Amino acid sequence: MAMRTRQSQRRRQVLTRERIVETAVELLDAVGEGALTVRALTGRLATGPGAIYWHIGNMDELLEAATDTVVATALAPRTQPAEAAGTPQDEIRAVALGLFDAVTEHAWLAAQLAVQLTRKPWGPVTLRIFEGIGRPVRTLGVPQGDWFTTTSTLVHYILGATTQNSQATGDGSVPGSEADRAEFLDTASRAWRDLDPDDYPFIRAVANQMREHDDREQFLAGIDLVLAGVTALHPPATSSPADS
Amino acid sequence: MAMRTRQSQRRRQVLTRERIVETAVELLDAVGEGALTVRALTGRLATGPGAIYWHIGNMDELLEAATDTVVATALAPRTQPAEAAGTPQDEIRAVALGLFDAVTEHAWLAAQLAVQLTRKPWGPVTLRIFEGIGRPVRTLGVPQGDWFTTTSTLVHYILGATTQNSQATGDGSVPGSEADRAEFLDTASRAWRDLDPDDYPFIRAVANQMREHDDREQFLAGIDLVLAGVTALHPPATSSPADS
DNA sequence: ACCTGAACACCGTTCAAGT
DNA sequence: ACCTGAACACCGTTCAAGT
Repeated sequence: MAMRTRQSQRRRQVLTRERIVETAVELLDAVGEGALTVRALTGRLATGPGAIYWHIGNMDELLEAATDTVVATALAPRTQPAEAAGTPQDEIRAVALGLFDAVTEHAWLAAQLAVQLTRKPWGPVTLRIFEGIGRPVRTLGVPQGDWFTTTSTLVHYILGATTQNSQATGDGSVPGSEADRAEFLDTASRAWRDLDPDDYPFIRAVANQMREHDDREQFLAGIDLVLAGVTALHPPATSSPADS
Repeated sequence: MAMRTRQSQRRRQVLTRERIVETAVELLDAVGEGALTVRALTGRLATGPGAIYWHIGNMDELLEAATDTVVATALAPRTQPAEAAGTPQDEIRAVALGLFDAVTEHAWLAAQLAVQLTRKPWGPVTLRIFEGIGRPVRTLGVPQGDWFTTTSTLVHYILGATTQNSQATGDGSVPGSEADRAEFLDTASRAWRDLDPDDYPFIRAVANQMREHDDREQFLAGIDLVLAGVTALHPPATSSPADS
């Protein structure tokens, strides 16, 4: 048989790494993290485990690839536009919100971001987010020596906040409606009021705020808090003196 | 260390939930997260799986309990002293460093904090940390309506930063020496310089800082950045008039 | 080169049975 | 009440064999 032409082959869809990752994301979105198994994958793709392992090294690598593609998509619109939207602050908020929304849309993403953060702190996922935040930080008036610290603080906050604000379900199942979310917060808030006043005076004091708070709004408030710190430590005064 | 008679034949040590959790922490510290299995537990405790499951509901619950006890220990000295150490800022830094050091000491803790954060965002672990940070926040001069947001921002940052700064090993194994850490950072820094300049201009620009940065120092710098933001948004001045 | 599918070595969890 | 230990239903991963 003659050598097969490289691309123009249409026939039965070939099994590619890309297609496996894509299917993994679908599976994660549809059934939750616990349901992503090689057997579920082989079922959807109509193959055997050997075929999967021919294209991907192992399950962890697949999870990382799935996370990375979703993060890349979430951040993509930010990296392209030739003209910036507005101030660097706006750009930072936009990147942060892109991640926030992605976590809302993909219930499994929060846990995976956390996993990637701890297990592969400088893997592609973290790198991508770092770059997305760091780029506008450069034009924020911060001396170059503080770029890393400033970006790091923002990234840490963003990842910490997005992971907690996710639609957590306890197990790896798929999250419920917004009403469920409200009920969840209500239950939590009520539980807080029953805590021992000696052990948890603060929690009890903020139980009400907790129930009424808007995740997205508060997420942005946190960003602004950090940005206010940046401005305070590095006043945007005209032509800052010796950065030395 | 005081080696207690592990397998005292005379009086059979009773199996308690406490002892199981304790053994789980030992196992996690010694061999890493991947090694905590019910079979390893039954081996160390000289029982069968049924005995374990009589005391704990399941593996996740055990992991949560192990995490909670370690966090409780890390934060305990802070909650006890009748006389406060110093300023609320100092107190916040102390709590944050307590967690930072605990993560350094227990290599598995970072990943577990992240898991608890996402899977049980208002479970005992998060609650404990929230209380530890929130208490000094009250005396920071922040109006009560902003307590929750302020504390939330600090907690998010702290958890995000501690989890990333942990001695990650990729898999769930136990981390190596400090030299390994240095080599790890060096390798990462070198890899950064090889990135595509078009895709990752920022990362490349900070590659050097990354290699030379001190985790603990930078962690504190981030705390101070957030605290500076708090001060900026809520000036400690004697009831400053309307700023907005 | 790419895929098949049986097989292996685990794993968490259950439960009838013992004390 | 507390514990035993065999058994069940999974899981990720491998590999000789096919095309």
